[in-house]
Amino acid sequence: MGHVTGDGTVGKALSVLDQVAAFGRPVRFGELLAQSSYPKPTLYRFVQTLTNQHMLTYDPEQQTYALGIRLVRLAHAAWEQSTLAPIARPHIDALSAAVGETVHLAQLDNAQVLYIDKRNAGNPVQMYSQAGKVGPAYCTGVGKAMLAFSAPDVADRIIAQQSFHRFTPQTLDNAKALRDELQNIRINGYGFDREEHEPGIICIATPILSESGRVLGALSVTSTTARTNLAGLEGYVPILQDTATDIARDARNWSFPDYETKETTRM
Amino acid sequence: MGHVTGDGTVGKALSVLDQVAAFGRPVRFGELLAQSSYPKPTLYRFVQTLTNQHMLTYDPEQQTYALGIRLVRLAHAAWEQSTLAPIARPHIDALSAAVGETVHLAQLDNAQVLYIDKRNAGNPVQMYSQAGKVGPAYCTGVGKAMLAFSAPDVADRIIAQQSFHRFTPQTLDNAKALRDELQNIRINGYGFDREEHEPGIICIATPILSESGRVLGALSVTSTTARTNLAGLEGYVPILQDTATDIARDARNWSFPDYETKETTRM
DNA sequence: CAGTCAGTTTCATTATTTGAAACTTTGTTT
DNA sequence: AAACAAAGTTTCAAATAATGAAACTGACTG
Repeated sequence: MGHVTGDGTVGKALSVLDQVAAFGRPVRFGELLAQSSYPKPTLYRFVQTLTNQHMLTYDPEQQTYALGIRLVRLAHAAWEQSTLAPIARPHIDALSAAVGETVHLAQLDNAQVLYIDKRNAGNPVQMYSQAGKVGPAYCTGVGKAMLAFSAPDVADRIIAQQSFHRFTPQTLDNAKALRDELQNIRINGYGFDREEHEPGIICIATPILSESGRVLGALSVTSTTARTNLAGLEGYVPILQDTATDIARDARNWSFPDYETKETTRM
Repeated sequence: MGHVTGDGTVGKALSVLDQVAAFGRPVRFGELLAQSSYPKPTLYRFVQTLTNQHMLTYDPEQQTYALGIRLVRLAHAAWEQSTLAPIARPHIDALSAAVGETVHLAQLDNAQVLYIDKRNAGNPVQMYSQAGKVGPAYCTGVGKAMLAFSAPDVADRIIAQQSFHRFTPQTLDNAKALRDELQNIRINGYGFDREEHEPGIICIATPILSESGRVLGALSVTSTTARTNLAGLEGYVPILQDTATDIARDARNWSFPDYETKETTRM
């Protein structure tokens, strides 16, 4: 089920949030109960507590619970504090303008790809809609790019958690095929999505690596087979890699340079 | 401090998230401890648990904690499930295109205004950056519009919680002034922000009301004194109100019409 | 190398969570 | 309208988990 549901009461309560999120719509208490491993009063109290805490909202009319508005507020802070998004923003703007295609910025979350930002060249506005979305690691350009440059033990763990659902005939549907692909990506420094997730959708992706070689995230340019092909996308490699390098540099020169100065005041 | 920190362990742990969010940057354990009302080992275990749960992330290099990536994922679901944003999106697109100014969609969160979506007519992309942000209720157009049409007891409670900081000379800096203003807004059906929050920034706002008159949110068109004036903004009232009505209608025709059909399967 | 400080672990005490059962409320059927 | 059923809520003793004073570790400092 992904998370470590073993951190006492807090962990259990938080797992209810995932449960509600999984429904994708407001849910009744009974629906949660039917799926839950907790007894009725326990689940009931969790839901109450979370509602008090504005992590869930209750609609008295429909008698349903949905994820609460406090999450939106916290996530805004999370997005600014601990993702590459604020740093990457100007670079992605420039990249998107230069290539005239959809650009994605992603990070790894557990064993999944989490999209952090997006620029849609065609129709300008549309963003929150995508930021926050998750996707599979084994059949997206960004996912494979990040996996390829992850530490072997991390990569192994993540690969072991993939479901290898065959979305299209091109999907790499087993660990062996994926590992071979990752080897290629390591050699080239970039990877493709060859309609592996959705028919007609192709992309090229590069990892964003710190100076020490740690994977910070990944960047991709997406297009359709109607508009271009893999060779066409390959032309974007230089600008993609430059953008990735720029983002990594900014991420480094950040990390609070005046930290020492400020905190040395030793209360 | 806003939240009801009294829901046992879960409530206490969640309050740590707000604490981290308030810093607005990665924090060290000691910094949290200095501000915390919890003893060292207690806070330590909260932070550990939250990190295990991916509600916080730990940077071993800097030895800092920041809000975790799981929040971004959950918030995406929250935003789609329990805000007006997905319903309002097409209407806001149209409104923004029609008026050529910045449009905000907001809801009340506790006693604050929470911006749920934004369309920036000038520079097209920029959104997640704003969605999730909070602002004061007593000196924003959307805040006053929502307050004016809230139930008296709710409004009283919210007004009591306002800080009435005087951002500009125009800021309504006491409850009496605010109540008079709300009365006007109730009569007109819309309200202004007369540079009350930021000099040079003006806006016009209308509430989004359900058929039964409940406040669902608010909508505003923002501009600058350099480009227009209050009379100019007033010209947007019809389209603003039409948009608000349209959103309310869609919000109603939604609420899962096939709920009965689907759930009546009576396990 | 003693001293200080930030972070971590221990463990007996204490308070909270837990869940079976009983109860209330709401809506449905006869 | 009474009887019934389903969904949601409360109770309370037992079981468990949270608590925090104190002691410990390790890293940096002078």
